[in-house]
Amino acid sequence: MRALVVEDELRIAADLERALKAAGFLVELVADGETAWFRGGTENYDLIVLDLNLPRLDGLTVLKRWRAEGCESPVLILTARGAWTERVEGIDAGADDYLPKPFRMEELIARARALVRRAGGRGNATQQIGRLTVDINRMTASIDGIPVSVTPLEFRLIAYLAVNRDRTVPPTELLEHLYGDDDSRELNAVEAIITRLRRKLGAGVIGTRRGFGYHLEGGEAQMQGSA
Amino acid sequence: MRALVVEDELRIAADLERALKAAGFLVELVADGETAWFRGGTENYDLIVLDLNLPRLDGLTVLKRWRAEGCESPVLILTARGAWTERVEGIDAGADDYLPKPFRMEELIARARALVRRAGGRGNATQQIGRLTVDINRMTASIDGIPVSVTPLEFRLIAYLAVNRDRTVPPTELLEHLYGDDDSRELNAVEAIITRLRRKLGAGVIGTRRGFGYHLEGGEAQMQGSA
DNA sequence: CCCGAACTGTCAGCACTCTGTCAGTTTTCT
DNA sequence: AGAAAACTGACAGAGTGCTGACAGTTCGGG
Repeated sequence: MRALVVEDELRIAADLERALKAAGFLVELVADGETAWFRGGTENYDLIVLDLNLPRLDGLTVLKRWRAEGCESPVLILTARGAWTERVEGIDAGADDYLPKPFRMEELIARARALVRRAGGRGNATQQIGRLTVDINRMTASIDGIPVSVTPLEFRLIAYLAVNRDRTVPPTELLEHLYGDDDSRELNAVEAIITRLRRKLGAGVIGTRRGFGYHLEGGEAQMQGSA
Repeated sequence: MRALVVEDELRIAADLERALKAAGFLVELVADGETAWFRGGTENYDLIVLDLNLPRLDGLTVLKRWRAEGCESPVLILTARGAWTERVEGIDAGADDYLPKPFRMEELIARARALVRRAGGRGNATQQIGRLTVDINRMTASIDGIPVSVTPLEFRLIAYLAVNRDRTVPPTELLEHLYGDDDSRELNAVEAIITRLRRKLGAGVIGTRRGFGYHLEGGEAQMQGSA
């Protein structure tokens, strides 16, 4: 899961980064509205945490522009305490949730997860796809109920496939979601992780549609003949 | 275990701090309602002791706001003697227990411990996780029934893992619960304590999920290959 | 008041795991 | 058959976690 954090207070930004990372997100930090607009409009995030009070370009404006441009990433707004107007305006502008400052990290993480799940169309933290079970909270994967030990990167990949179980995910998209805008990696890196995952999970879990990408068998995305 | 004490009478606050520290808590003091609201809403405590009669912001209001914000820490209220209304209101507002002033420190400690245990989903003062037994009341740990002498900090760590036996706890979270908001410590401090604990408890008690965190073997969180 | 013991954080070095790349192979499609 | 796409085993650099040594602090006893 890839997250963009737009926050100019360094202290809070660092806390957010730490907590989201621990929750399994790939975090990218941005400190001003103009950069935020650019990044959110260009890149593809699973979650955006947006502080409204920003230098250079107001957070609400940024959000409105994103939505106007067709960006559909779930946005979690951070508002100053008791700023009702901000809240209402934020939701008008297309925010999916808001959290008044100060807040507790656990709550932010909980809401972040809820947003990601909702965006994926599923309400549950643990997902069953065929023989595979993925638990986003515990960051574990199991086959037929037997836990499989996966590394952090492997888990990010399998979790992403689980959230997108209803479609085939192109390897370029996986690359982007695993490494963010750090494009120093070859496409083959994804293939390597897939291979390692297959070795651990067994055959018949991750399917390939040549020319399109990967998907989970037992999800709603695989083809007739490709099983 | 991390505790927040909200009390404006200095004398009592000091007594509370001393007693709770002796009982193995990491104590943070706050003297007025507004600060209390902020801290309780932001940080994550295993226990909150709340005096109702506070400057700046009434204790009941603080409690209600915490609950509204999703704070689930167990709260122990201190009320003036015979103030029945306060008691009822407090429980309505989401308090978990109350104690009329004046009270005996022993009683407060006993109730505090009970609350922490209950919050961990278990009513028992002593917990069994695999070969390990942790006794919250007596601050002792044993392996196969044989007592192991642990230092205060070591106990805080093992107790936290015991309460969170169903998941893998990231080292950053341990750092937070061991030292509170004093972030002057390196992550390596946690690793050092883990090493010392392992030397005392023997192998196969504290497990590592590289890249994720630590957990107790025999809890409900460990993986297949990592045993 | 001084001494020693216990406790705890930091440092530095070590070992192991993780992960990206390369190169060579296999599979699939035309 | 040929080309493109995907797979996989091997390798190496980077990163993470572990541990022994050391030093500052605290606390209790003499």
